[in-house]
Amino acid sequence: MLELAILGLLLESPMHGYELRKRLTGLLGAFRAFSYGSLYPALRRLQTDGLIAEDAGPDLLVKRRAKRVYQLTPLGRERFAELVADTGPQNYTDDGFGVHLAFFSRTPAEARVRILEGRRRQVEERREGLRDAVAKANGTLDRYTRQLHQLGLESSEREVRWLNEVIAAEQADPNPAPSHTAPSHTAPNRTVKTEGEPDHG
DNA sequence: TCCGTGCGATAATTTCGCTG
DNA sequence: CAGCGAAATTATCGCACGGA
Repeated sequence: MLELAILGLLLESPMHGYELRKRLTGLLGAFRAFSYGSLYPALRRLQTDGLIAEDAGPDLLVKRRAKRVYQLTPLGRERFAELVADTGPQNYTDDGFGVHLAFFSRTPAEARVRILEGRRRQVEERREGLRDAVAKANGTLDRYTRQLHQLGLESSEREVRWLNEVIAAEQADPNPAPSHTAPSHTAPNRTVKTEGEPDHG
């Protein structure tokens, strides 16, 4: 997912690692922030794979520690197109979906709908799991744990409603006019991490 | 007024050490 | 053991301060 995010940002303009992270945090803030410890090794990997290249431009106005400005190679552009059209299950996870959503304006319309539907299936499953847990646990859990389950359940319900709206909007108008302002990030409330039961023991 | 010095803030990258 | 977050490191800038 980090690969998609890096390639997507570099598609807009060449950037150095530090700025990439700032942009990533701004872009994905609500979903996740990548640390330098993952960003820089990822950049090195992408460079080794020939997807990005260090821009050796004479931009030496800044005399701080040398900036390493990266830009996409043609191979990197191809890879981004591949990644952004990918509708596999890794795009439905909390992290994967968040990153992909940030680049939805560059995602083919069919892929967008498939990803949204996949995400909805995943959140619905989570919601059902939480419903079961809430129903079964009645009486056995203390009220704080119950409230935590309830919060997770409500978050899932909220996200499913939101996904329904977005999917309906996609189907009504798959090719909305590109806006010059930032893509609207009307992301749902971040759901509480509820993969599996909270372990209390 | 000018110059040198110290220091905190900021920028950018690298390395460390924990965790699954 | 790979991947990650956090801390450490490196380098520069801007500002205050004191002495010549």
